[in-house]
Amino acid sequence: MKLDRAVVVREALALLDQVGLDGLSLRRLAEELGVRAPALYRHFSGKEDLLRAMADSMFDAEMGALDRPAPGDDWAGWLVARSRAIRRALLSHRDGGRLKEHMHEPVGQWPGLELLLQMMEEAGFPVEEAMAAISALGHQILGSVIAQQEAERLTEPPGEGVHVDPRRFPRLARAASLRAGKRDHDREFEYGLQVFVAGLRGAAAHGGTPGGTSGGWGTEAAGDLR
Amino acid sequence: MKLDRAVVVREALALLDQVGLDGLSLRRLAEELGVRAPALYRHFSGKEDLLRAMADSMFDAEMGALDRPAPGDDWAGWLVARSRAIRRALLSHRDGGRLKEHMHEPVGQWPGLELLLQMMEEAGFPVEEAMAAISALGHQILGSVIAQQEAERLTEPPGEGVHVDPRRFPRLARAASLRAGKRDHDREFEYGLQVFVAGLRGAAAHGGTPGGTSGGWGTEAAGDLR
DNA sequence: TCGAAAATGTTAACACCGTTAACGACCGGC
DNA sequence: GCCGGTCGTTAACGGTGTTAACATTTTCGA
Repeated sequence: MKLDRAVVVREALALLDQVGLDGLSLRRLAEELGVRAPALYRHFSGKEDLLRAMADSMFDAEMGALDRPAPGDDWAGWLVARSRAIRRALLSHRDGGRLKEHMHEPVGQWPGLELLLQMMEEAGFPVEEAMAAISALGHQILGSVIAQQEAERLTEPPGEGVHVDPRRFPRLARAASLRAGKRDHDREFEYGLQVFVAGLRGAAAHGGTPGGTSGGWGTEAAGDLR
Repeated sequence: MKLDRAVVVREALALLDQVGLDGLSLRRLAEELGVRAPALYRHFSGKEDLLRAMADSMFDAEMGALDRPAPGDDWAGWLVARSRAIRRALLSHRDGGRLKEHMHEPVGQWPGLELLLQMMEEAGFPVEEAMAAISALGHQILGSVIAQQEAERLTEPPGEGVHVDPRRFPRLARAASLRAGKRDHDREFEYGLQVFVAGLRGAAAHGGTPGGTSGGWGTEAAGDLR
């Protein structure tokens, strides 16, 4: 049974989908490969190395051909497309959000990132603010995926959800009842994504700084990076 | 040596700051308390119970008196204040972001949440969209803290950072060099926060839906929750 | 072709982990 | 006084990542 970094990673991701990140042990993975645990150390320096390879593989698989915008896309359209792809990548495996914390710097995405920065710069963003915006959107994606997969981990343990007294918290109760049936994470994420790029579009008109003075955009002037 | 749920949690949070979440073991914590590990099971049903209590404590400490907006604040101002407080709570302890994943439903925050939903509803948001916006902002906070604390965990391991060829990626190199010296996570977060609430303010004018038609807000109409 | 060397698996063991069971010391109330 | 509950103890179980020493297979050049 000849092993190989690639086949180990593939089997590890398959096992991850079955048992989750906490259930993924080297002995269990070795068994799945018809091998003993120390054999894995011939191909990986340790578990951390394996997890990093898994995260890289998961990411590359979904982000492969996204190094340039689709024809006709402006910076915002491309930003949205990239965001959806990143989220898809993180959702492509169980506990993918937590797995990402072990990932390398996404070097393979640099050409695309550079081009995106250029487009945003031409749209009026200082580089620092464009980078901050991209980071913030990435954080929104990561947090959303982590929360979603954490919710999936707890598939109604005792009594199908917490009760909210609709007398005291009518709006909260309504929102909770909506997500009780079947919470649509896709829709929620899409809404947050659109809100963010809408804010970004507004900022583009003011040299990258949100909260400008025209158009009822609010009053306080904080938030720009200098 | 009389133990107590509160003193255990307090000592556990102190130990967390020293050794990190991965280094926090029941045996180590017991030693710090001058006690053996199984003694902890008199006060907690298991490690998960302890982590939950730690997360709750960390959160309550910083979010205590934030159940109503400051006088004169509108929904957006209060949303910003709450967001900053949540972020402060997660940053108040090492690995606080990862610790939050073990937290209970923050029941103590319900009155404040209900009131916030009411204010946003009066500002023109359907309840579902207000809830989605609050969630998205929460995700942005969580993701940002996790990324920041993950970066703090890797305090320049080998050679003080990855090199970016400024020939091929001039903008990326500039952005990377800026964060090489001392990345200002506070500033970056604040920028993302302002972008999001700016988008939200714009959405309020269109019944909660971003991407409206007036004011150069962009063209595609997706993103509303119905 | 054949033997040395590299590659790749094995078993045994170490230190640590969360958790449980059985036991003992303390301590307030009838 | 004793008696039951509270709270800590020791010993142990099965699990983890990891290392060392050994065995086996594969590769490849003299």
